Amino acid sequence: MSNDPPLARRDQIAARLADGQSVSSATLAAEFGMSEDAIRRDLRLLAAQGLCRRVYGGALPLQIGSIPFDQRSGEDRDRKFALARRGAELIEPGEFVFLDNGSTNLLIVDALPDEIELTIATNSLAIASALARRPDIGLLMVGGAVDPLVGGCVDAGAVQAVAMMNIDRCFLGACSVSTEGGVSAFEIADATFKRALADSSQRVIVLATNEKLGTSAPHRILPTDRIDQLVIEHDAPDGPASELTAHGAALLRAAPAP
Amino acid sequence: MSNDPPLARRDQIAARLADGQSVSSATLAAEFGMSEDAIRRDLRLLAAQGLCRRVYGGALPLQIGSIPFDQRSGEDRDRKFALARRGAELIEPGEFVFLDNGSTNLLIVDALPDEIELTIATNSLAIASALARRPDIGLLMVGGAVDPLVGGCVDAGAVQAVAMMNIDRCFLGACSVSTEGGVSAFEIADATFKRALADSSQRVIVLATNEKLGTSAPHRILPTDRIDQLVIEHDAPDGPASELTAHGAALLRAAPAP
DNA sequence: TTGAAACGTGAACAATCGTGCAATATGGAG
DNA sequence: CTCCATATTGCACGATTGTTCACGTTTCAA
Repeated sequence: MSNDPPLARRDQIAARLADGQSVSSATLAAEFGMSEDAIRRDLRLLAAQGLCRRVYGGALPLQIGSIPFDQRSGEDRDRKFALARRGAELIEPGEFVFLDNGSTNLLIVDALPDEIELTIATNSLAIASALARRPDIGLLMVGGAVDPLVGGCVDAGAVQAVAMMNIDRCFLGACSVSTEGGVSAFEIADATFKRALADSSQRVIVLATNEKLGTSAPHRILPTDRIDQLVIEHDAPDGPASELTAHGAALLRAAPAP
Repeated sequence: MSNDPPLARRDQIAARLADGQSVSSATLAAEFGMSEDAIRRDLRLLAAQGLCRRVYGGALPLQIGSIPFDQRSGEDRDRKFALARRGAELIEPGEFVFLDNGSTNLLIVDALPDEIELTIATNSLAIASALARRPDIGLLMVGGAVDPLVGGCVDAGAVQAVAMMNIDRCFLGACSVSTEGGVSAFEIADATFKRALADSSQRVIVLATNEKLGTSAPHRILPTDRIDQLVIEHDAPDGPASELTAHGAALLRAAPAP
């Protein structure tokens, strides 16, 4: 029982910090049965390693540099996270899931429940990086030339790679969704990739924020009736929504952000 | 109990570690009826095999969740950065460079001068993420199943992908470097990949910190004379260093950290 | 402004570490 | 069977690291 080496403490503190929790010297001292001096020295050491920020009374996790893309936008993030959570609920244990490029899809990673036992493939560097710390999830990276605008691989090699996959459920990153334009993207290579991805997938899910709804981008990927589940925000405008329903799309409203 | 051969004890300890438990030297010594010295030796051995992480008072299981890259940002970082800077100086504009997995190689990204106009390929998610922000560098991601211990792709697909590349200069991530053991790695898949990588490369560079020098890991990648440039720390011990030179390795000492 | 709590530093002390050495198995070759 | 190489162990030593305590300083809040 007392199998913990004395310095496991330091790692436990680091783990909490990495998890986003803030810690106080007094609490930790009581918890580990050490003097506050020892704890303070630990915190100072961790701070020196850049793992936390030292404050009066304890330490705060510091997470500024670790977010690669536009995840830091506050309000946007909450709205997108609501979509991501609704999308994550659709996933069933044991499935082979593909997460396409996109900031909303990136948030699905955070929305996945613990220990879900999945295999996930992606062509997005940000998504793969976020998934790499999940031991319960098998991760498959689709390689190729990295498109700097997209932040992932969408070249011919990537298309070929997804063509060989039997995907249960793919989350297609859409730039725009409308009845006339279907699901569309800004870049042609990106669109080509997404088309191949949808062709390899049993079920296609699209998470669409309000500003994507009812707009068109240059390159068409799919007609809307090829979407198996289109997840929209709780306050999505009724106009485009009912129009999409009329064209055979299965709409799903996300719960409002808490 | 005390009838067990030493190997059985090591296996038992390794099993606990693999199960996620942390162990303390004192407890284990009492439990097996051995002196702490013997236990410490076991732990040191297991740590050298990459099965656990040694801490003051015992050992911790090395978890997949604890990303090795973020955490190595302390004093280690400065020493590794000195190596990385020396390595980056070897790169010439216009080259096709491969950065293999490894925390030291990750720091090469930070050490690259601005607007250098390179094409870089990598199989490491961390390195690719770091490179994605550099508009002056063309980025090629080698895909495949992501090995959670390695943090990158080293499967058959990745081997096949590098076999098709004509690489000018590759930075091989080494777990150990010694005259008898050559360049070696902890995992067999990782070693196989690195071997294929070296075969596709004109020049092979290895950055070796002091603790890697003179040690051996289970899976051999290359003899040391296949290394074109072996970069070591400014204060690398002379024993292993001169021995390596005698075996045909081209040594290069990094400048001390400022 | 003032008091209490938290802080950093340095010294004393305890635990742990690594290494060299000698003693004791174990196992194969002659 | 003997001999030798190898592996493993316990012990002693100096070196390193962690812990606590004491003391003076800084920070926070009233």
